[in-house]
Amino acid sequence: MREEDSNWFAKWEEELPSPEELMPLSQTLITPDLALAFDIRNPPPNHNHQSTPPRPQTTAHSSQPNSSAEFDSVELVGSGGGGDGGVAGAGGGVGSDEPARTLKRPRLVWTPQLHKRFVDAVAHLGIKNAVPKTIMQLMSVDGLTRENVASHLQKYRLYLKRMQGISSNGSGGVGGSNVSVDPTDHLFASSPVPAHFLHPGRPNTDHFLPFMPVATMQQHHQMAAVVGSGPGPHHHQQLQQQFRHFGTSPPNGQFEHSFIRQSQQQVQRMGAPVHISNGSVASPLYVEDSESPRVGNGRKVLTLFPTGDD
DNA sequence: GCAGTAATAT
DNA sequence: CATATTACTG
Repeated sequence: MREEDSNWFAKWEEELPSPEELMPLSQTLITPDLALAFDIRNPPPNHNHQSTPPRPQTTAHSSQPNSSAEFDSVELVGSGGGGDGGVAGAGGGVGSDEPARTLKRPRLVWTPQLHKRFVDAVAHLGIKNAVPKTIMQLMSVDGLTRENVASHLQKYRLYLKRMQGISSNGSGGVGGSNVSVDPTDHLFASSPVPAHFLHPGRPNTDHFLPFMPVATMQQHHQMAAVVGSGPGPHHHQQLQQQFRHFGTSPPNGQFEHSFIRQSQQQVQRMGAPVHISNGSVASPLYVEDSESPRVGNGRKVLTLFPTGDD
């Protein structure tokens, strides 16, 4: 009888989760081979010319506090259509690359995993604090820019609004005899919606949610894959990776280990009680979109998310 | 400057 | 088609 459970999110709303305090969003390390394959190229002994800033981060003045070690790296494949897989053979051979000044960031591919992190961040931030910048910081996905999140957030909000209109319809409308499931929901449909995201000032109409276990998330390494567009056969692949040291001495010398979140069973219940009245297929599971984001037009998409666990 | 949205571009 | 980008507004 603790209303706290019900209002746990209320606390979030009132309390501002300091980015510094944010717990290390779980993310395991990338397998060494993977990391090596991608780009853990030891920088050449040559002096790094400052003329070519390795991190043209859009949000430059984003002083990232020592927020744990984050290895989340968005994999940005150069816009060359990724002639090769990029995964293979990198081994440092590609090392010598001079980032052109006019390098644009390739498209970011929102994988279900990445999106899940996004949703989790939003859920934990609360609707009020769920602003692009905060979300981006909470996600701590390296390479993610505010624009990325903003753009996605825009779409996500539209999706939520659409969802609120229909509550008896699960996203996994695989039955076929379903009314309007926008094909654009595919991405969003693969991630469990925390069950709120509705209007905060709205009285609970019919919310039956046993519990919201979405308190902690455990995920493996996150990588956002970016695909290049264009029939360009071979192009430089730009792999951007950034890792932070977590063992750096804290500014105050005061560093305490946060509570290590245990791998709590993530029993996620579908927010929408899929009520199948007909004898149709009632599979409340999320659509397993194992299909790679294929694009029909000679566009190569590299979707590498070995994170099978969701 | 940042956030929200719609329209548009790639 | 999924994102990115832009223009406009608050």
